Amino acid sequence: MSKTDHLRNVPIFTDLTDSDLTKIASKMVPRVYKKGQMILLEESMGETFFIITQGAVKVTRLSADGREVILAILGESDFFGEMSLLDGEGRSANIVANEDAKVLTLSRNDFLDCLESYPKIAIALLEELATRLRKSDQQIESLSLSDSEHRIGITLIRLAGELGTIKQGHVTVKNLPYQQDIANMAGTSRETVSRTLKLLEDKKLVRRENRNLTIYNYDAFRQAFA
Amino acid sequence: MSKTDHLRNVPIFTDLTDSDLTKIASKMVPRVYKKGQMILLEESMGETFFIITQGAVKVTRLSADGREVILAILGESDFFGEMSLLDGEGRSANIVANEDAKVLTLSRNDFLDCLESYPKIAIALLEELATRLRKSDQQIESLSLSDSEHRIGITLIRLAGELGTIKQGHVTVKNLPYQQDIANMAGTSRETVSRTLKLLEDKKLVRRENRNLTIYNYDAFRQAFA
DNA sequence: GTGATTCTGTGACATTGATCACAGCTGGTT
DNA sequence: AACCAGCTGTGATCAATGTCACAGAATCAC
Repeated sequence: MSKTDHLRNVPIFTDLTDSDLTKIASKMVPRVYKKGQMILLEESMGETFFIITQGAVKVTRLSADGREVILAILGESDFFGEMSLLDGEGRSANIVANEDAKVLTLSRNDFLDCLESYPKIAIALLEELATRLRKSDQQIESLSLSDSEHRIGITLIRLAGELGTIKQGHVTVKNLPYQQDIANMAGTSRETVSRTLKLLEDKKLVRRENRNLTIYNYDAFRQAFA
Repeated sequence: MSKTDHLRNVPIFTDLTDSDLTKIASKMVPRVYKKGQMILLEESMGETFFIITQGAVKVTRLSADGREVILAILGESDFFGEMSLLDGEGRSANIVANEDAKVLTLSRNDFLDCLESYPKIAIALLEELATRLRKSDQQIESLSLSDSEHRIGITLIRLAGELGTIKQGHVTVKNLPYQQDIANMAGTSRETVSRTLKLLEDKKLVRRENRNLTIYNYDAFRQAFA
């Protein structure tokens, strides 16, 4: 697939003409990362905008004592790096390749030029940030109000939305992240995730097989936890 | 103060010329709200953009069983309502006047026109959303990792940033919100806030007098909790 | 295939902080 | 001034869940 083809799938570029896309694509530089490799380090200054063309990355924050919070897992056609380009602050999160990943990068200047030249990109980006803010707000609510079972349920919904495939009402997440990662997304401990997954299985809400998890009735599941 | 004067103080409008400001101001309609009055209801469709010219509002989410999470307290020159204008989803939060408040409102269409006509507004708005997203991420981290003392400390820092005045290294927040509101911001209970405030006072980190709270050494306090 | 590493399940225990209950304040109203 | 509503302080209790410890399973590397 060509660079231009990849860009077409990215929500913030969908409104552009082919020739504009090609122009932007020509400025983008591809890079590849191995699983586990650090892509962006917290605190460093942001100078680059990234679009994922293959694989997945996790967005994390680390506390002083080394514990990790996973803010999001991003996959194909998602983008990152825009935050510190926009407000000029240092980065607020680390990005690590969660599997082998390929990305396209755009320099700070080219990115800001894009925004100036194509107001539609700016507006599409506003939409995207609004959506992310909305998700963050939900996350804050659930961390504030819910018990661990609900938080883990909500985390499974997030994962299903990002990584799952729907088939006649039930969703399967292939290659479920490790329990430790789920714990770091849900703001709980690894052991609690282990016990809760078993509980959800006992309640016949989900099934596990190897590294895959199936939510039997996705709508009902969301109803129950969101 | 005229409408135009108010707009000049709003970050997203600072780059505009006086004549542009006046043009926008002419489309804005003022409204007033009494303390405690609901300004926007969750779930309703967003059709209006608001700028606060006087007073303060709180942005909340309510759980099914009636518990409240306070996502932010906004004051003069802050704005709200943009989220569902941008992504077309229903609102995700309630807005309540926290004190008597005056606002200027802009209709959905006029707001979107602004974005199209003045790319600078769109870019400034992107900055603002990036900043808010950053704060949300910090909030998620602190809810995930910190104990209640730290979460309350961080909440006090937020309040100091939004409502406080600095004087030779110590910050005073006049008219500290009620403990219940602090609890709803920090994701803890009212009683825990009461005990923790006393604890912080015993540690000589803060002082309380009437409804005011002083953080003795703001930098050290942030160091300790952020 | 064998060993090493990493992930997962599970019991026991300790701790945090939510909840309940109620008394004491404070500030606004008549 | 007296009252009332709503805020705050504080003890007692208890459930949820984090932490520790370790065994068993899965996966990886050679």
